[in-house]
Amino acid sequence: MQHYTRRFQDFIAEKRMKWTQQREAVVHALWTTEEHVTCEELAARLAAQGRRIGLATVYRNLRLLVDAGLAREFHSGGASVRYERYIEDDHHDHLICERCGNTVEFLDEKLESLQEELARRHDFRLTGHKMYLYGICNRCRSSS
Amino acid sequence: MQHYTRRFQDFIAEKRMKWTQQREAVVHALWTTEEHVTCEELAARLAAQGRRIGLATVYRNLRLLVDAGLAREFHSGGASVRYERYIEDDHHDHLICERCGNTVEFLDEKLESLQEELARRHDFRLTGHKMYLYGICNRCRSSS
DNA sequence: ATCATTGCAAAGCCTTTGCACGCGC
DNA sequence: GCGCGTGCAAAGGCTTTGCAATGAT
Repeated sequence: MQHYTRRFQDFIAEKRMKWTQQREAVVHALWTTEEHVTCEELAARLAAQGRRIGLATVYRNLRLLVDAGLAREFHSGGASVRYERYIEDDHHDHLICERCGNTVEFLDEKLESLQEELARRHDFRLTGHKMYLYGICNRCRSSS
Repeated sequence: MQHYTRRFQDFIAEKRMKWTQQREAVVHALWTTEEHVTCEELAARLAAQGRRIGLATVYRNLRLLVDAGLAREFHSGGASVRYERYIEDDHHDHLICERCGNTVEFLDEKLESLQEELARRHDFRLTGHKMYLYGICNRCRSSS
């Protein structure tokens, strides 16, 4: 069994929900797709494979996949939301206070996806990145 | 006259469009608002000031303001798009090819706004940032 | 057997569009 | 006066929801 199927099953089990053929089909369809797809496109792809699944079900399960950390959403300004399979990693970026030097590490999936979009726009295949945000933290602002 | 009004007027004139009371009201309302607003919120704000302006007109003019470089859009996942006044600057980020060292400088308003959002989330007042994306450029990919 | 999930269709929301009227040029 | 811009209402498109039937445990 594919690792993504297993992870989705675990997530479903943990939430005391039920594992269905549709859920298996949706996670498989998303994870065997390279591009960012809309719900409708994914449903069409499934239909083409003979897996006719209601659009509402696709919507519902893509949302679940996002919750499970197996998909990510893009609201890029187009008409509909797009989804992509997502592999979590432990990468993080930095937010540094210029006054006290305190550093916050954070991970933001919107940032990650935007970076990928930017690289794609310039025809680069992304291999890594570094980002540092500089500012004044809350505590330093109130004590001045 | 406020600089934003002037810039919007210039933009409108350049496009050979017409300057209207509504356009003036919308640019003023957006530029005297700190938060990110939806079209509906902005229309409500205008109505509260006695400037009753059709929702469609607000939509149309906010889009114009984005084109004019005086506003920016946020598709942050919520129900509706939010707008914020925007001051362009010449800041840019970097995309670097790990193989040939070629560097592309770019500026992306979605990235800028996301960075602001991240800083806000951690209660920082943003003063600056550095971002470097690393990847393999198109030319290096095809010549290997 | 029980209760979550599905599928369909209907409803909901945000946004855009069509069109008559009015205003800027 | 001409034509663009506005306002209203209607249409449009994506997403969610209600509900009866189905399927999983």
